[in-house]
Amino acid sequence: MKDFKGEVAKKLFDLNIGLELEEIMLAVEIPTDSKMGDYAFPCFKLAKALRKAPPIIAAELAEKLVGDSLFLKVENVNAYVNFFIDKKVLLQEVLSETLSKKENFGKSDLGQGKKVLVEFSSPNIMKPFHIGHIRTTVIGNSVYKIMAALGYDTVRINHLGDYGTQFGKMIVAFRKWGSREVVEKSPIKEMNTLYVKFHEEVETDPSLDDEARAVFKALEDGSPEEFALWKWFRDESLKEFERVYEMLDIEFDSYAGESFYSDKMPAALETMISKGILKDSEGAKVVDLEEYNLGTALIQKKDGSTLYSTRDVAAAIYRKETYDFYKNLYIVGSQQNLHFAQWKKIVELMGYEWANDCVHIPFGMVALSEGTMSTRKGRVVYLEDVLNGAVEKTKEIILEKKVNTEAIDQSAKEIGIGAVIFQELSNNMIKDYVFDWNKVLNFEGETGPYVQYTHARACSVLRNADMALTADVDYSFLTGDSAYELTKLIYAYPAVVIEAGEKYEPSIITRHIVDVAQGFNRFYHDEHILVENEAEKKAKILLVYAAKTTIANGLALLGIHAPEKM
RNA sequence: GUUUCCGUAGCUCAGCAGGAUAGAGCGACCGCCUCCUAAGCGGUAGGUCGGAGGUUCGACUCCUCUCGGGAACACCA
Repeated sequence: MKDFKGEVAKKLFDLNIGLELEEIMLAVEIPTDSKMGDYAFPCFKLAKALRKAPPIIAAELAEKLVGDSLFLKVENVNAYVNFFIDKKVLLQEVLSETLSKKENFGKSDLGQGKKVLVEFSSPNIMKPFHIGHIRTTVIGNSVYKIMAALGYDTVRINHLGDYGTQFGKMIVAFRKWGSREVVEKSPIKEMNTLYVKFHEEVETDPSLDDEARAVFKALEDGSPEEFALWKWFRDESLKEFERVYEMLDIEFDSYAGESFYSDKMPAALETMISKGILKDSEGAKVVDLEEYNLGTALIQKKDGSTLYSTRDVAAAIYRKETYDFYKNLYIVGSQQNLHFAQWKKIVELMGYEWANDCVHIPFGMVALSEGTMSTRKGRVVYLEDVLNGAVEKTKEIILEKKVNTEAIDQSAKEIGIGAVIFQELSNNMIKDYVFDWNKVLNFEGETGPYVQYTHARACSVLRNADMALTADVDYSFLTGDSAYELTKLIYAYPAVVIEAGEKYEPSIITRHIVDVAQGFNRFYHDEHILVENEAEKKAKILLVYAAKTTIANGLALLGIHAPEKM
């Protein structure tokens, strides 16, 4: 597809205005008001060198470019040169491209031959999946899809929280108060109950904590009884998580969690020692990072057992050796900013120059209106309940509207769960937010169902058109405002995917497909599509197809289905 | 206390590596289904972009300070 901005920049560059092509590229912008043109070039920066007032420069440049075949019109307004691309050229470029690329429209091969690891979801396997876990899970899945669309080789890693002192606690609690039957019946619920019980009991009996630490040490040292129990807890929990992942349609390539790295830590510790960064402190081993303003990182406890920082270091090394990654991404909450900063610095101090290819992608917290979520205090909203709630609500709406009721279960699932995912991926991920049922169950406006509805609407038009698609149409039928604006939004889509990939920010795509949906609905409202005139109809359904395809492709990158009917 | 993130309309948020009169959605009010799906479309009301300085031809955007809120800060993950 033609790079119109690039072409504009090149034309300006050829006029020898004293700026490098790159500088011009950065300066060329899209006017706030489309009545000002498709692209604009502000001339303020040229004033000094040319010793002329910016508006005069703009006028002169505009005059030189008038008549160029790429443009319908070039004019100056104050200090700006405004470019109006020949609408038919742009329409043809964009619409023929979408028709030939189809589901590949927006994909590229930027990342060809490069491997990107995406670590996400990574639940603690004894704790229920609550609404707080949805972020890493859904964002991670989308980041993975975006990277894959950009041509990178991807590996999805679920770094399960399946190790640590907590398992010592779990084993102690299970031996004291638990039973196999209850755990098997409802694993996570029971484990959580036992875990909570442990914390209650430890209030009156602090020795339980020491006991738990000792048990974890035994586990880490390879004691068979502890290992068997631990393995069993892990297997039972995983079964439950699989259920949620299936609802969300999410898969992983690796479930190598913390435990996987237990035997890889001694080597990492050795390297730290040989680099002289590991120090003794109060009986424990630490890396002093004060000079980098990162405090002190605890690497090994005084009883010799390890912490998750240690495991993360060992994991990074293992991943570099195994995958030789180009980027190693961690979709983990912003609460862990310090931990990741320390960890990265340690990897760097260990002499690994690839430390900079490890990127922590933080996101904000989810809270409830009553306060931060706390499983122990019963202040928690389970993810499964949210998903089921959204599906139920969708069913009610479908029954109320009496549309497409034959496939109600499938539709309700796609729309309800899509609504939850979409909501999650709507905002900049760094922002904290408060979970609100009303918001999740609102299906109007900038929501997943709105975008899906628009897609279904477009599909319906195409069905009713009953006409083969071709790019060989008379584009002059599509020069109306709403048709042209919609086309420009479609044109921007591939660049939006690239930007989302560079910034690891799925919401950029979410926002854009909302814009495309709005653009389509406006066009749908302003113009009658299935008109008598065959030539006009042929052109219009091509645009409908392009909009539909863009929306579907965008939704796919978010991990959301695009129903053909709803 | 230190570090860090956030602070834009009543509410939830966009705002492209500073640029032309700050944009959506929800909520409120008013319109639009004899016409391709009204989960839709249009209109009205609503903002000194937390505050103060600074850099710049130009600042919501960059810098400094400040106020408010969240988070992290050694034997948990």
